[in-house]
Amino acid sequence: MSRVFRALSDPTRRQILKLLNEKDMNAGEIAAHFNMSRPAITKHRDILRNAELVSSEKKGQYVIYSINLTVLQETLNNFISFFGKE
Amino acid sequence: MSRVFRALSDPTRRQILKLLNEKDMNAGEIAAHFNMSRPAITKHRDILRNAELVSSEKKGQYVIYSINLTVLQETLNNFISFFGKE
DNA sequence: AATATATTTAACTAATTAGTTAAATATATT
DNA sequence: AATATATTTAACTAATTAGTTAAATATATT
Repeated sequence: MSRVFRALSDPTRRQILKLLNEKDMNAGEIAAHFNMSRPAITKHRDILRNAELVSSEKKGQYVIYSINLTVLQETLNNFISFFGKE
Repeated sequence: MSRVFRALSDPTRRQILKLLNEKDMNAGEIAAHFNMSRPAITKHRDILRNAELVSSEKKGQYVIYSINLTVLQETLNNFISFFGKE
């Protein structure tokens, strides 16, 4: 749970999730949306992958990333059920 | 939003919220639940207060802390509405 | 086989975090 | 007024983060 919230605490990472929520993308497509270097984006993606919020699949030269909405949903549900009907 | 998720990314801080969800507490009562030094707890509380997840009121010698469920709810709602009906 | 393209890894830096102990501040009690 | 109690602030340390550029790796194309 800490890792998920940690991953969500950065605007770049939330934006990556937003992009992947629209469609799967390869690393280059994701990076094209930001002003940061590719390695920086790689690291952000690693943090998201570590939190299991995204998954990746190698396709030839490319690596395609997808959002994992299930983990997001479960984490938020678990957290929220701490607090009454909140 | 970053500050809220950042605040939620630490188990000690989530535990503090859980405690405050049951009842308001002063600094000492909160600290008594942890193995950490009081100043460490003070800092965690500051991070929660900075994210506006808790508020404080001085009462004589004591400082009483309360959870701010509204901010929590609004942040999660805003975030979730990024993603379809998720 | 050589070269080009896509991506990640390595090495580094500056800033932030999460904890510690000791000192300071504010109120309450004697 | 002196002392005790509650809490925070200060100064410090070790670990982590968020970025950089340069090098390495893997696949595709000529």
